[in-house]
Amino acid sequence: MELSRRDLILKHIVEHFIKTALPVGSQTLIQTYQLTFSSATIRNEMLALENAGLLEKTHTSSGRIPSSKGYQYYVDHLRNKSVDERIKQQLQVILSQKAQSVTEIIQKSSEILSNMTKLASVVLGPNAQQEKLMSIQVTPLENNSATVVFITDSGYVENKTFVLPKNIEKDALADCMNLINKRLRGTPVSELSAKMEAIKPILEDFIAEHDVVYQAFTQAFLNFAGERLKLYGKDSLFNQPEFAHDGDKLRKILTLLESPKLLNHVSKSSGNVAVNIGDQDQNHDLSIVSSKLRMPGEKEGRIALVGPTRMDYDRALSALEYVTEMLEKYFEKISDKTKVEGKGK
Amino acid sequence: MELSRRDLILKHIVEHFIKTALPVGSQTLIQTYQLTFSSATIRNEMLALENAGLLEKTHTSSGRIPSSKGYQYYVDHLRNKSVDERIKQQLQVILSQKAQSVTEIIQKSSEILSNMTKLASVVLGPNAQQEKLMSIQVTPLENNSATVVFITDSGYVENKTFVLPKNIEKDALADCMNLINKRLRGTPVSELSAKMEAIKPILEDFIAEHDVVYQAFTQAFLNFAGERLKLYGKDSLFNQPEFAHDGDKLRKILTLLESPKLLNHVSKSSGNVAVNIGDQDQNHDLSIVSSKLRMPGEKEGRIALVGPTRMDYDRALSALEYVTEMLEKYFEKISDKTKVEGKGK
DNA sequence: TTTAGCACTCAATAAGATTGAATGCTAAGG
DNA sequence: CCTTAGCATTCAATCTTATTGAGTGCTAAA
Repeated sequence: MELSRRDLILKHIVEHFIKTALPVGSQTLIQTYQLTFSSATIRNEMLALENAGLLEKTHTSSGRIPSSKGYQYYVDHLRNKSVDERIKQQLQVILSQKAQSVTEIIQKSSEILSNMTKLASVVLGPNAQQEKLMSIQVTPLENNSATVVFITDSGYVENKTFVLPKNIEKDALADCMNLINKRLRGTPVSELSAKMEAIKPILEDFIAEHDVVYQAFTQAFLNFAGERLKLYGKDSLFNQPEFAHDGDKLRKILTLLESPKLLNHVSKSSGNVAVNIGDQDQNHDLSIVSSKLRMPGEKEGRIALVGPTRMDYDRALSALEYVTEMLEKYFEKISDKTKVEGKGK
Repeated sequence: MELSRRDLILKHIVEHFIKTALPVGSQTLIQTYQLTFSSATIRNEMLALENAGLLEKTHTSSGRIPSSKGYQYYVDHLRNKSVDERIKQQLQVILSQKAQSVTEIIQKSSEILSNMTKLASVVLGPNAQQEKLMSIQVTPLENNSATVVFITDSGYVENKTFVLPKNIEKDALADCMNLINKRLRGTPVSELSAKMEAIKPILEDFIAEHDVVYQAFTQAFLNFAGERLKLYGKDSLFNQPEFAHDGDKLRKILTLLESPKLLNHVSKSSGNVAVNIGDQDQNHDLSIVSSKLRMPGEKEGRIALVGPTRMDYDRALSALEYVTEMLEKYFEKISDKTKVEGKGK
């Protein structure tokens, strides 16, 4: 489909601004894109686009820059949807490797995304709260301490090392662990703390200093609650000219990236692919592009790319869409295998 | 002991520059510290100090700033050695908590250090290579995958989830794990890969697609090799005026902080307490203050504080010395307990 | 509807002028 | 011999002003 002249101009402006970070004027447009109509015509169109709220000026006599609405329009109607070949290749390499977990695959993909787009990449894992505890194992160590290892049904591992109470009996500890194992195995992560609380009085029968054991466990459970948010390529943002020379802004953004707020922004976005342009609280110059990712076991996560409002949406979106699509296909294949094998047994 | 006038002036200059980050002039000194001698006298002393290589000028008619040598002299002879009460309190709180591992205690202490000094704090754990493997446990998961958990004698946990080969037999896997367990338990981490290589041909007897298992293990072993370097309060550096407004420098430094080079700098320093002032490769404006830390089990680590050359050495060193001293005392207490109990049995 | 032409705006850059905190040096005084 | 008042000098930082050039909007003609 042919673009209308107005859309064409908007497209050029958005793409040029994305490249240069400088306001775009009518002259520049003609020269760089060899347009056939005159600068005055472009100015007229620009005025129209500005009235429609798609463009903005930084000052009276400056060139135009896209507004949030303008970016949105570009994303929805104008972008090219071209996937970088290198991403295809690199993803292929990752997916062909053996002996890796779902988590690892997702994280590696996320790194590729970050590298190729020069944006920060965020992986929001499925909520650990709904996973069930599969295994609790205690290993005594030297120096009178011990390590407990917890594994959930999806293979998420949490561990906690603690110094044993002074006069603990080996047998008592073993009995104690047996009890805990019986009671907690199969419990959803979200209910662990409550169950542990219930067991507490029974513990007292086994161990004099039961408190240490109780605390070691509850503290470990707390870690499950921590968001499963992984961040990659944070440093890419340094190279963005809008942040590089503004230490204050950079700091703000890095802080945001590490704060739970980011989680809200990523997780609240609905739909398969969501684009949040410059409406992050406080941060008008930050955009988040995120995509849902269906994982094996009916789990659901999100992958997101975070960068300046002036990010290459085409590149970012295309890459993100491609990667999530390929991952989902790959996961389906894995699940199929499992099923087939299950029938065969 | 009374300081000589020259030393006094140097001390004032260093401390004033640390506070303000501005070159210090003779007038300023008199006013802020109500010195009794005249500005000309100070200028004379300054000249002497400059000739001795302890002070520098940024340009012909500027005030003086300390040179690396000047800082070093300050650190060695002039600093106050005053420990912030808040650090004492906070450390007390940490040490009185129960059910925590040595690692956790060190990490929490490191966070306190970072918070209180506004510097980045680095913990270099003891070399994992010398630890012995204590336990290998395989837990089958849903979705046809499994998790292996490795625990070393110091309670360091590494884990790896992988998708199982298609037609694997449960029994075969169990036998296989038994074998591996027998062969690898007690092995120093550094020799794991070699031993695994040796076992490889035997694996083939058990499992058709032995490669997946082999790879999963060797990949997990690779993680042991990763430096046990923990970084805290990286963001503190943003607040340092010398970095805040220089995006380029900031980026360089953050990169350095995450790179293995940092490890070299921290680990190569000898002696109990080491101060490396501004001699980091490429980074003349970065200093590292580090201290050895004797841990239980004759292990040895280091804690370091990283910041601009113009850091508050008194604060940093005093805090670091205090914390490591207290930690070592605490660890000794723990070890004593263990010994006493051991005899009692 | 398009566009040439023109007056106007304004950020960015460059060039000069001013300021002020600092220095070094000299000479006088303790 | 050490200290210090006084003075000429230096130079980054700041402010001031001029210049430039890419941009706009508007009008009138094609």
